[in-house]
Amino acid sequence: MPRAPRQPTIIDVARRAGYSKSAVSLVLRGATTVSAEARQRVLAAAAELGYRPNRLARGLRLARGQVVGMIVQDAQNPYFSDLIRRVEDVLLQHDYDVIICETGQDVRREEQALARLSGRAVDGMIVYPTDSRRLAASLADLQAGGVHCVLLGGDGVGSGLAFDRVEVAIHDGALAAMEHLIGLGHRRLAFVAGVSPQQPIPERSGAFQSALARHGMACRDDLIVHCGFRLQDGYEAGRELLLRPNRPTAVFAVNDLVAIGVLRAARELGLAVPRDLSVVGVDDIELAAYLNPPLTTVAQPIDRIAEALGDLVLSGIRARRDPAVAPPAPRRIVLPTTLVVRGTSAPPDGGPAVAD
Amino acid sequence: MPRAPRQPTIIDVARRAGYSKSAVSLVLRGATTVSAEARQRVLAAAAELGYRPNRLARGLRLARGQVVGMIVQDAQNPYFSDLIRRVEDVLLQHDYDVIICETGQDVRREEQALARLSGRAVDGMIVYPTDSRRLAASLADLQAGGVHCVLLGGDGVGSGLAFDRVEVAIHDGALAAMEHLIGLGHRRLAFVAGVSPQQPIPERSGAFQSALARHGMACRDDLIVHCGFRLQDGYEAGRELLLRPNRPTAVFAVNDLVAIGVLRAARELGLAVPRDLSVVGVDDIELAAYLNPPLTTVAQPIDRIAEALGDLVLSGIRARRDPAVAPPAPRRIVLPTTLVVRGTSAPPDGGPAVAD
DNA sequence: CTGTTAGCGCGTTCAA
DNA sequence: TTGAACGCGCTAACAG
Repeated sequence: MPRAPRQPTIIDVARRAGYSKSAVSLVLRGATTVSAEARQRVLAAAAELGYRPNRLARGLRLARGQVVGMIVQDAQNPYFSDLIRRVEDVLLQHDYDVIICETGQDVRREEQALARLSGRAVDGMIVYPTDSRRLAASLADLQAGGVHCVLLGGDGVGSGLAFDRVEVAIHDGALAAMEHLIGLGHRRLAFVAGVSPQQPIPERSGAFQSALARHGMACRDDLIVHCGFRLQDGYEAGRELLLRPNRPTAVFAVNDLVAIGVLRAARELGLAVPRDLSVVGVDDIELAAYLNPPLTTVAQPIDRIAEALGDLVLSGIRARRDPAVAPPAPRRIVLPTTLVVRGTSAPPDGGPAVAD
Repeated sequence: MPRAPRQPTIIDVARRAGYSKSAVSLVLRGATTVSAEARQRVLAAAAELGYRPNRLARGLRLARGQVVGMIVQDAQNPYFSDLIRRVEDVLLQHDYDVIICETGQDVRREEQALARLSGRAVDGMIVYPTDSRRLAASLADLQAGGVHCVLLGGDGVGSGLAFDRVEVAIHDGALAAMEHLIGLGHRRLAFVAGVSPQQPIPERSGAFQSALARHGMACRDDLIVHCGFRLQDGYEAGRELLLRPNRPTAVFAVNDLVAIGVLRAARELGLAVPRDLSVVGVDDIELAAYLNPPLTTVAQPIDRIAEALGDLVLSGIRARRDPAVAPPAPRRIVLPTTLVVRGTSAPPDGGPAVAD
């Protein structure tokens, strides 16, 4: 029966190298106050033993676990899973692990996730909040405790709060999408929105409404159908919407998954896209270009978002470590969206196209 | 300038409750050797202070971090992201966090991930290995060190190795898919496979080949196109395949993403599906039913897989904690697949359908 | 039976 | 270059 071979510790390395464990620690942390000889022998000993630092011990001492928490609403949405992967890439290069917390749109689960992660002494936190204002107090506590928090969201996310943030200019993109549809000649447009009137997606619904207003169209309440953010939600909302007597000729969906759900509903009801119905989504997940027909959508620059998030978190963590002078003012990075016109948008029902 | 409010520790709770920190620890761990009164007061104090145990300290002492590592090849594949989410659900209920490591199909990155996670003192590990035999030694070390490892894969994954495992009967499903296509009358079939001949997906390529053989068809090398596992890969492989002079009438794809890539290639080349080309995938990601036409595919029971993985890991961790008598023999759970016939498979080119 | 004291796990850091 | 203290929670041994 083989004895469980305990991981070698700093003490094993010290013994083997013939130095104290302090010396080993200094060498491994790259201190310049050690002799070349000591460095050599310690490094050699560590390599021979296959030494790996115990991150729990290190984290306990430093009160930081080399972990970044990431809180998102739906890790299955390809937009988020793509984003997560890219953020992980960045952080992994700096030796941070990432723990993902999925929350649905449930503020309680967000709070729980924060609490849970704080028990792990996370160094930083990236949050896509359902309602940043409601989460503000908990986040502020966390940040006061030395956890650097970064918010991600649409226009104005966390405005007025003292956190770094990455804002995506969804409003612009949504507006462009609506202008695109209206420019094609659509006059009966609907918005398939997330969740409920109580949890608005203001960038998107606001753009929908102001686009209608700008063109002198009324935004009746029934033109906004609330549902979740997932395929099934879009499907159900789409059925409801398209079975109405005076169904819309164009649908702006809160994200690509919902758009795909609407497309399925249309297909099953015998509506041809884009002839009988135009659909525009938001996100530009990789899959959008693979659909039949390929999806017109408002693209988010996922790679740049991930990069920005990584930079903000890392530099924030670094700043906390060296409290140079003052705590730096919260930074704000705004990233643009672009409308990608593909195959799900066209003039309504053979009507004349208007120059776009 | 608000002082960073240190997290309350067990000592703070002890002081407030008027007991020693040992007493607090005992109460919080549910020991029965404490008076009801002590329990009351400790619990009350903990609640008032908002005490949360420091998992680093706990982990350091117990040499276990309350973390499970999960190693997958492509966390963006909806199959995996769905699986990950469900596994996380199960483990979170038992207070384990999950750290995901994505490895592409790179064995080196798998090794690195194992090393990295072992530095976090993971309790358990779930691995979808590229090549279980090549990873066997590292995994065995880890397991000897007290980390319970569970393998996930197609038929025969990790056979001969001393790990718990969840096998999905992909071979059966793939065979059913091939019989389905052949039964429809297809005689020119191709397999769009993952990666390279050096890293086979034996359950799938084996099924492809034996189905052909059973029906007296030769499996020429050029009927197997190797590519990755992603949308883009399927798209490129599809273009290559469908531009051949004697293109196949049916394609069996290694997974749904690749199938979707092939579908796009077909569409762009002016081929109608399923009239000109039948396509079958593997996984049955949620999106499959939403495609136009909806995708025929070999469904994996993701919920049951996740449940099985969770059970195996948790019970393995528990067993390690109470080394009752013997280390339990590795367990093996085999889960079935089902062919889901949807809209991307039909008789070739108006040819007669054969009873299926 | 109830509660406390003391020491440990491992890496970091400061005084010597 | 090193010894010793420290971070926080767990637990064996022990006292009341």
